[in-house]
Amino acid sequence: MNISAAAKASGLPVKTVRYYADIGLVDAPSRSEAGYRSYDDVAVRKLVFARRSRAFGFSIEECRELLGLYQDQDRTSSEVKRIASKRLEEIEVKQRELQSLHDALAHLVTSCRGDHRPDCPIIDYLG
Amino acid sequence: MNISAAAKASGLPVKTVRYYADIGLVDAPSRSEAGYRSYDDVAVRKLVFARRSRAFGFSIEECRELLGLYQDQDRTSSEVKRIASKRLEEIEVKQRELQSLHDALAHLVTSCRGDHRPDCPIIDYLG
DNA sequence: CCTAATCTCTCCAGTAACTGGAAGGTCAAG
DNA sequence: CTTGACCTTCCAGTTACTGGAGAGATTAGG
Repeated sequence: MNISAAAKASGLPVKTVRYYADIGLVDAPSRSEAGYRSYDDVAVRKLVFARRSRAFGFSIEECRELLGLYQDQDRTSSEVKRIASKRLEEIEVKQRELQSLHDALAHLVTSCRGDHRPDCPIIDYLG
Repeated sequence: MNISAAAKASGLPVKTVRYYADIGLVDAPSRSEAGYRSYDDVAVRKLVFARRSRAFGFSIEECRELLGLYQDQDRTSSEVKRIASKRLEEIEVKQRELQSLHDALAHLVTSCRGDHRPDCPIIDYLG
């Protein structure tokens, strides 16, 4: 499988597939005689794993850790759960931050008339 | 006012104060004979404005736009409201994304036993 | 007045995770 | 044989700073 097929199969952009091998997130693929990267199903499965993990907001380093656990037959589920729980907490923190941001901005937006006149509570608040 | 006093007064790190002038977000301050940057209250107020706008998640470019409106006596409140509403929508999109992410990950985390055994629904899902 | 500590300056590099583009080699179809 | 799609490497840019080096300025204490 050439890189574009692997990209399609994994759901990642070609550039990203190359990048993930460059930084060692996944193994460097073997090469054809002409130097083309060659992917097999196992490699694609790891790319899919990386994509899904990233979609959950895990950082590259966390993906690296998760991929390590993915490939480790002896890992315990508690190791995985620890990482996922940490990420879940981060999400919850972010949600609270976003909520208060939302409320404050929504308040300003609704209190601004948004007409042709210059007086504006949004600007007043920021300044 | 030297830069550290302006930083303290505005609530921004010294590095950031310098940075904001470097990129032209705020005016370049005048200099002392020795080349030290010198800030007045007006400059500090703009720095505060920038800090608050950033805290609302406005990008530097949006801050630039907002600061322009802040300094423009003739702007209408509708111009400001348009930018703020756009940002508010972005926040709401992000909130929804985060919510579904949260729900999916929370589901996985609760369904994972987190014990010493290797079978783990989180890994199963990602792989 | 000297010295040590604290500020300040500029410039360079690094962060996270890609993304875009240039210059050039390869492959399959017609 | 040529065209077009694909592949390669390498370099640069993105966002919004942040850290640090090396050097000059200022201030407080003795």
